[in-house]
Amino acid sequence: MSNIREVSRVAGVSIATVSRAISTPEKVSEAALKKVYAAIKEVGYRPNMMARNFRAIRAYSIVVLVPNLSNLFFATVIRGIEDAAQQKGYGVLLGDTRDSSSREQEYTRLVETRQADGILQLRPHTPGKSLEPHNGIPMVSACGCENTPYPSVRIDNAGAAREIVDYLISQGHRRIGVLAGLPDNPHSNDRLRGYRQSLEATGIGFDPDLLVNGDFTMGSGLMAASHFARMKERPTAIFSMNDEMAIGCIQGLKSAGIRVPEEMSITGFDDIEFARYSDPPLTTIAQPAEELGRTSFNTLLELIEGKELRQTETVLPYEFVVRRSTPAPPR
Amino acid sequence: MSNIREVSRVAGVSIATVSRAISTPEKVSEAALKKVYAAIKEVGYRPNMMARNFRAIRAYSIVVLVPNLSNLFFATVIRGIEDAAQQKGYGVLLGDTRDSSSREQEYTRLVETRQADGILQLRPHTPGKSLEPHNGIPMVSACGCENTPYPSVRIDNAGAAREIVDYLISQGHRRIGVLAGLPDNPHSNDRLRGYRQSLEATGIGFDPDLLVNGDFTMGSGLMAASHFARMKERPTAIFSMNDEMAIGCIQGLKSAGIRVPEEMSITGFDDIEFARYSDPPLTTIAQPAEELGRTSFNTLLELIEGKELRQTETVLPYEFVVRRSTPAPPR
DNA sequence: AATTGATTTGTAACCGGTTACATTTGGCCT
DNA sequence: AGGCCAAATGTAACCGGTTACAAATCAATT
Repeated sequence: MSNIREVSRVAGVSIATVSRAISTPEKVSEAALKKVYAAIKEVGYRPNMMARNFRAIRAYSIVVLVPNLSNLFFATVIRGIEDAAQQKGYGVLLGDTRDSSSREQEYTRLVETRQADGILQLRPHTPGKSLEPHNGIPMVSACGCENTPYPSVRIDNAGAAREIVDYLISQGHRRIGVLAGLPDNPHSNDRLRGYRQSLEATGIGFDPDLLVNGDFTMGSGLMAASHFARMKERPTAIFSMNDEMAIGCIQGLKSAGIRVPEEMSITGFDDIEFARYSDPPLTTIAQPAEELGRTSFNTLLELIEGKELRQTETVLPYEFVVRRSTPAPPR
Repeated sequence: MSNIREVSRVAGVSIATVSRAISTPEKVSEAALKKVYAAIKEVGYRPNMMARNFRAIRAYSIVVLVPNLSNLFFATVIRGIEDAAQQKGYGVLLGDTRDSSSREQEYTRLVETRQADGILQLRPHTPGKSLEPHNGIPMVSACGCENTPYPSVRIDNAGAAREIVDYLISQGHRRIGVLAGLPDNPHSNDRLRGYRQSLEATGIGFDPDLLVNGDFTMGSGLMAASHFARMKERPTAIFSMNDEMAIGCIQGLKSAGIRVPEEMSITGFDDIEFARYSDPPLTTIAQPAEELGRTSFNTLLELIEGKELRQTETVLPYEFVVRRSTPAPPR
């Protein structure tokens, strides 16, 4: 394997000149540059980045902690992260934690041992349960929630939920079920707050019987459907806290003989691609997933480079998308 | 930041002893071990892996080239890769190429510059167009096709396609459309061969009018649907080469007023999670996605470690899953 | 007590770059 | 020609580990 010394030997200059020819060519004479470039070509030299990074005390890579890579929303956020990272010359190390905090711990070690410069956390922050940045490890929450104790990028989850429920009410719905995440999930809590705000503002009020907890998977949506289907006083609409659960729920409702959306409206959250292709296509909240990824990477980069953050919380705009899953209630 | 020299100073031993205490404790006396461990704790020492890897001339990470991370099948393969990699102490660097070969080239540089030890390629190999391993760069195809000129892990795509079409024929279908990938896509070609083999073996024969090319996205499935819907002599079943296109196609057919599956059977390929939740749920081929990922990582690791490969091509079993999208044709 | 071999420990070179500092080269002016 | 300053170049230290080799220590044996 060729190294800088071999290049210097072939070119007949010192290693310092070779190094400068590569990183600061303006400090090297024309003649030397020519010799160096020719030698690089001749020996097929490729600089050893491990050596360079080691010297620079910078790994030029970050870790992204994702609870589940098969979740399309997360996958899309990661695309954004990756896009921004590549532009800045950073690598993205994947940390699929499978919702295990011991795995999260494992990946944190990559930063402590200098294999990565910072962490992007895709799991929203749960006080007391989640990893917090320690020892000055740069860390940013990429699709965060309210009250995250470190820099985060997010949308206004409560506001989006309110907008959805407001819309359902404006369509004439009065009994609106909610398919939430697990009770300690922060996204779930933020969105639940929006749901309650909307109901309370219009005087309908919150009815705990209409709340079902899932876990953001299609399977849990399916289970929730049978609960809703069996209720004596069934809702006419369901606000699901993500698209996957909504899709699972639709299937469950249909197989219970309930027509969707005629007898039951349903909304999602995230606007994954499948939301457009479900039957019926979902009314949902389009999160700027790639943008969340890009912005959070850039925020992390500022942290890594030791800059002062202008703001510790960035709230990006979402979009409310109306499709065919939310007509007026029957009769 | 504490380093090994500081630990050695605090422990009152040499740096060599500290290094040995960490990597080969059996070569160090009890007394020294105790002193070293105490010192490590005292100064909060974490070894600098960049330095270690640099010395070892091993990055302990690999790059995975994925055409599109938002493709659920790929995402699942990557989960398998990541799982196996973590067990072996390797990091996984993400290379979302967005189907651009210049980006692929970019990521290959990571290996040439020693930031990674090898490449896992998720895009199947197209002769003349695809990256081939050069300069002895370790590379494995993780969900390969036939005739890949470097080690690959795959399923029997042609056989799986044959099995699907055989099943449709056994259900009584005679006109079976095929929703393929782009003409130069190797998966598409392998599966098309199976489709033709099945039709020819049963004497039905191949009818080019029944072939529509898509690009494995739901959008292209939607477009294909309008083509099938407008045909004067419409097929009674469609073999789609992945689940996404099938799901898009179903939506297109329905909105053209064709009942699915009563008037039109449809099958998918891959068995992504959504296949179970589409309406109707898809008959499809379950690829062992995570296993493809794990096996290909382990193969790559052997290559990296310079072992002789026992086999250059590994074919894993698939599973044929019958769901409700493929009843007998009408009448 | 001296000899021997095994075990433990320390010194220093090395991996491949970057860069501070010293030295050489070169152009320009008097 | 000599002096001066800027530009170009070279030498060597450094980043933080690992490890070959030499040296020191120790236990066992004569």
